[in-house]
Parts: sequence; structure tokens; C-alpha cells
Amino acid sequence: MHKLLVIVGPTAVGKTRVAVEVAKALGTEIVSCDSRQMYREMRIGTAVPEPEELAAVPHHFIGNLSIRDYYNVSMFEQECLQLLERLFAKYPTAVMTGGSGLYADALCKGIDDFPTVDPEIRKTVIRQFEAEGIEYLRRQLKMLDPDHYAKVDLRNHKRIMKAVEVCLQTGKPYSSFLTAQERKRPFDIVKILLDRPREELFDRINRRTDLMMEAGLLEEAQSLYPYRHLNALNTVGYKELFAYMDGLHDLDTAVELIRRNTRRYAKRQLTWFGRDPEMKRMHPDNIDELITVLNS
RNA sequence: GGUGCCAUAGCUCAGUUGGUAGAGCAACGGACUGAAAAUCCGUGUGUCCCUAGUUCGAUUCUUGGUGGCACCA
Repeated sequence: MHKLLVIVGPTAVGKTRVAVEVAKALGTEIVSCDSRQMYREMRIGTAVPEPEELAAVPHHFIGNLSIRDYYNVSMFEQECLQLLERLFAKYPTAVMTGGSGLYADALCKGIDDFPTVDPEIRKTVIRQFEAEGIEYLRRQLKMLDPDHYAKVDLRNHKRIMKAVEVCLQTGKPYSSFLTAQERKRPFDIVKILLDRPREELFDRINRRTDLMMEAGLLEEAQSLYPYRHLNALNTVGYKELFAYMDGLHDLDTAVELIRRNTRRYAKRQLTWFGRDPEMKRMHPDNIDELITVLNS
């Protein structure tokens, strides 16, 4: 049976280094599950692997999209499965790494299928939300899909909008597409959650933020300023600098906000990954232990 | 050395006419099915500097310390 080694963890914990080391040791390739490193225009702020790392091991889903491309988890799931099929024809083991929990789960467990929503319908729903507020969306959802209405977080406008969009698109309740069933994959999956003491992680986040600024994050953000309303750029490291460029605060404040928002992002990642009982937690400095787990 | 002011949450501070305390920021916890580095929800975490008094009761008043700041020498 082929084996997929999934290495996840909070941002800045040191996933890239571990993944590259392990992939080199196994003589295989790396599949990224990072929803932002896919955009080729966002290199510095998303901490893509160094050129030497990319040269040492073939990487997939790094810089494969433009910020103007539409993309979603389901597309990732499909493309990733196809890619793995090709990789497993060459190698017994593949390595997946990245920090997007939803993406990693979509690949490992599958994600329910429903039709892509027409951009016009989506625009309409967004316009309704902006004009009428969340209460209007709630009433719509209650009518279109009472089951989901009962379960969904009614204060989270994105969740409600998504459900309403699908209802309008298909004429069927959004919840009718949800199976709550994990898909079986034709390969074994070993999940590793890299983690460090909080203080260590925060030190690394702070240091990495400084390194990004030295590497030209501000210039990168400036070049992307015209595209700041695209979803891809609703990203830590960019949105704070856009706010600075808009004169909302000074540069030092922007950098401090990047640090803070990165910390909060890391926390959310830990919450997501931590609840998966299949995760084996380990420290990134302990690659030997990882190799042991792999061989067992 | 003298005088004055200050000492309360991780930080900056408010407050208690004596009944063990609260804001902002930071932090902490959680949710998550095609926007996910997104989005949403929840939580004060405290020897009120120390000591001895007065008092039923002191973080608050008084004594003496300690530390910081300012001014005078």
C-alpha cells in the first residue's frame, strides 16, 4: 500500500525544513496544502520554500496559480488526488505539507460535492448581504433550508451566504449535499502535527516577520496594491500593509499587526489540527522520531 | 542627603467616600464542508509593592520600609 505522509502545523513552526529533509531521505516529492503559497505573486509574504529547497525536492501546488484565478478546496482535492496517483506510480511514499487545515482534510477525508455557484448568483447574494444585512440572509436560509438553518452559526455571514448560494444555484437545500461521510483513500495516511512551546513559536513568528520585511515584503505588497480586493490578498502580511498604504496606521504598527495576526492564525491552526485524533504530535527538531514513526 | 509625587492584570492606566477591583491593547479557549492565512463565537488571567497599626472588615486611612520619577541641595 502506498503511503502519504502528511506534515502539518502552525505557521512558522518549521514545516518546510522537515518536509524537505524527509522527502530527500525518502527520495520522493512534496505536495503543498497551503491555500496561499499557490499564488505566484505572493512569494515573500507566504514564506514559500527557498529556491534551494525547491531545487532539492520537486514541489507541487507552489506558485501554480495567479491571484486572479478562482480556486477552491474541491478543486484542490481533485487535482491533488490526480497528482498523487501519478506520484505513487513512481514512489511508494509521498509527502504532503502545509498549514491549510481544510485543504489537508479535503484530501485526507474528502469533501462533499456540490455544483459550482454561478458568479452572478454569488454577486447577488453578496449585494443582498451588503444592502439588507445578515438578518435578511437568515430569513432566506430558514425558508430554503430549515435543517441547515438549525445547525449553522447564524452569526457567521460567510457560512450563511455559502448555503444560500448553493440553494439558489441548485434549487435544493444546501444540507441535502452534505453526507458527513469520510471518503476512503487508496493509500495509507500518516499524520504528523509539528508543534513547539508557544514561546518558541511566537519567537519564530516575530523573527520571520522581520525577515520578510528585510526581504522586501513592503515592495511586494505595493506591487499588489491594485489587486487588494481579491480574495487571495485577504491574507496576513498583505492586508496590514495595504492598511498602512491607505494611511490607516504607520509602518511600525502595520508590522506589529502582522505579528499579532500571524500569532492568532497559528492559534486557529492549532485548534483545527489538534482535534484530529489521528495526529501524532512532535517537535520539528526531532526528525529522527519522525523517521522512526514512518518505518513502523 | 531633603522634599514632593507614584506603585493595581502581561502592558498603559482607571477605581474603590473602608465591604478583596475594571477598561483598552496584549493574551487565552473554541467552532469550522468550494472565500479557510478566510469567517465566526467565548473568557479577566490579580499577594491592588512589603510591613506594622486603626477597624467587624484595609487594595483604599495611618506608621515604617523598598523601588521608580521629579525638584532642591
